[in-house]
Amino acid sequence: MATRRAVLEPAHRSRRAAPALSPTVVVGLNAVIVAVTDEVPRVLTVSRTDHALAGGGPADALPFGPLRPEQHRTLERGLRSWARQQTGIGLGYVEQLYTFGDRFRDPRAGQDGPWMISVAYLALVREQRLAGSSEAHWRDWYDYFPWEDWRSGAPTLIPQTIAPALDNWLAQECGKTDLHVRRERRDIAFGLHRTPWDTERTLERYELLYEARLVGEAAGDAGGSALQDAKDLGRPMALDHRRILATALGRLRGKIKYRPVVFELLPPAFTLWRLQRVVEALAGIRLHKQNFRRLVERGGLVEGTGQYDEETGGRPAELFAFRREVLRERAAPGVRLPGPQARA
Amino acid sequence: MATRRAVLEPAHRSRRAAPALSPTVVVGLNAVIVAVTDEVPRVLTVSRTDHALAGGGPADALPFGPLRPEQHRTLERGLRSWARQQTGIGLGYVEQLYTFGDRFRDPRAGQDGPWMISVAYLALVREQRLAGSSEAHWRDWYDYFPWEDWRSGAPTLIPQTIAPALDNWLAQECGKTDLHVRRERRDIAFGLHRTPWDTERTLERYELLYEARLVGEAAGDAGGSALQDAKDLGRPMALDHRRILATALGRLRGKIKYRPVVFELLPPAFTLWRLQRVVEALAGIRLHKQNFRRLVERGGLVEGTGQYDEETGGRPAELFAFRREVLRERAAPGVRLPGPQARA
DNA sequence: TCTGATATGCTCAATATGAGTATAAGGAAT
DNA sequence: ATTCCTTATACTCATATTGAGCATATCAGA
Repeated sequence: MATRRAVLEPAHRSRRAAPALSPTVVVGLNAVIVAVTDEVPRVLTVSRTDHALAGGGPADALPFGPLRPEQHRTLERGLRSWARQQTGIGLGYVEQLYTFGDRFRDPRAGQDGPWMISVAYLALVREQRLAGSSEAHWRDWYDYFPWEDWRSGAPTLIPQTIAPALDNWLAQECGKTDLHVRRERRDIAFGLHRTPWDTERTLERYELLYEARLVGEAAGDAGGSALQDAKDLGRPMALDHRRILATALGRLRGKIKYRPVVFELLPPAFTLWRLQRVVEALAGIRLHKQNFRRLVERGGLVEGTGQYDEETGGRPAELFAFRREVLRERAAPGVRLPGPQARA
Repeated sequence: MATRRAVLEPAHRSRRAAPALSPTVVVGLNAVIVAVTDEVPRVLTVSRTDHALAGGGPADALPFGPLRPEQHRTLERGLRSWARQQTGIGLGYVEQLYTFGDRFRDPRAGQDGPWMISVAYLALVREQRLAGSSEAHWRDWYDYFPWEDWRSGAPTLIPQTIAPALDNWLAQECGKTDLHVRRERRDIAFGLHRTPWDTERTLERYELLYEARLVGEAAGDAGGSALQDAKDLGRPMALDHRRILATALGRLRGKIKYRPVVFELLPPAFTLWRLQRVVEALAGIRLHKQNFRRLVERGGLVEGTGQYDEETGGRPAELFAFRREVLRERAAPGVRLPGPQARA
């Protein structure tokens, strides 16, 4: 389970007295809106000035909206409503992700500003043009987490940069009693020392890098980056949005294995190869093509439509569609990821 | 994904004007604290007067506490703090469950009271005496969800009461275009019409019963119970707490399959049979004994301690312990439930 | 020592998985 | 038309994993 940490000052007293049951708390909603085009998984971001971030310039942020209980009967409806207004996108599949409570406080509000809670949602859409505010962009998910993409083999970033930096960090912490625990945590998270790579541990990895101050967001906390060459890992985001994004990635990677959510990202008819590329893009690994086909076809997840895609360059590929009946037949229908393909 | 519904009056305007970003929202924390003794999974409840419930008497409720951001740096710390004060129990494993936002408003606050959001957590503990407030009780989980316990075969409640009542409900809704969708939803949820029983769909089942007004909590919504004999299904709880409980049960049932969380409910050393009984109690099904042993032993989840429990009545059983190294070796270590045992 | 428990070991068929090899059906170059 | 390149799809086979039993071990008590 996610271990949460305090990110700002410890004590924080003497505020306007609040009634016993209602401390001064502001609740907001964040959305991680995901689409996949071709080989790349994308997330929708907006620009936002973040005074906490080193440099203070505008940073990528997740779409954010206030909770308006007087207007929307449920959190999810509220989310759908402002998401449509802000981005012009109608959300399809939506699921609640996590509620983040120990947030960076909003710097605009100052140290005494209200405590911020945000309920984050994960939404899956088929990619579409962006209407509405032009502040919004689709960005490659792996810009933020370059170490998560294993589709062309293990990223050199891990042995070359991350592993030594984490070693360094551990060395500095020497003497602490929990050194052994941390070392194990590091190995498990990053698949070091003959531990297998677990695609779902995205949050653990990000939090570890944060603690070791290897990502830009951690700079404000205690001194600058811990990396020698001052080049932080991955593209930073505003506030704790990258943590939210890491949570979303891990959740999605887990979910495709036992619920047929991939199809939310695809058109109604698709080739098996396209389906596979989407799964690979999300999971960040390559799969064995023939076995993947066997898996989804014999698993009853898809059915042929009899139509063919002529654009493949070789033999035309049959177009398949999601087979809804599978929901009745199998308890946990999803793309149970077989082991990754050796190398690309 | 959970489909949330509005439970109270639709429109709700003209409140004291709130600043743009901070509507009047109260945030609370709920805890589902679970333990398993012998064959029964238990949840910690407190008594609470619920004016919304038919009869208006005291009802079971989940432990509840306010969010005190000025005191606790994270939501989870706040939770642990008041849980210890209220129940005398120190929580071990804690994980965030879900944030419920379209709640019954607190009846004491009246219709114009503040909007209520509650962040629910799941906590696993080894059973212990209750200190502190004597309002707290350990209750059998299946008192609230009798249809979820399949350990002695399919509950007769389902074919005898639930299925006909749901049929009834569907019949009344006839003409609606989504009749087919609802029928499918019912079949999938309750394993009707040769659909397999999915232990994890606890929330779907509860919500379906709620919509069909077969549980006590739904009575306030629109007329009385829909059951002829006026006997609602399962023991009711205050507000939407039973919905939270259903969420917790489903989550826990899912989680034991791929994370070694069962061990949080057991002492450090245990017999395999005891481990199996705990898993069965949570999953609500019986398992094949020899295969279960093979699963956990060869899966590297446990290791023998060399000590034996002489209290078994027959041949003494070896005491086993959780094997932490499995976290390194396998990506998703858990008790992957094999198919259920035919019948008890 | 026999019986009734329970624990633990072992077998075996059925199925699923990992990793290939083989064949089919297009387009483009010759 | 033939050859070659490309991608799709079909089939094979050794190796795990699973579902279901039967068999044996080790205790308590009659």
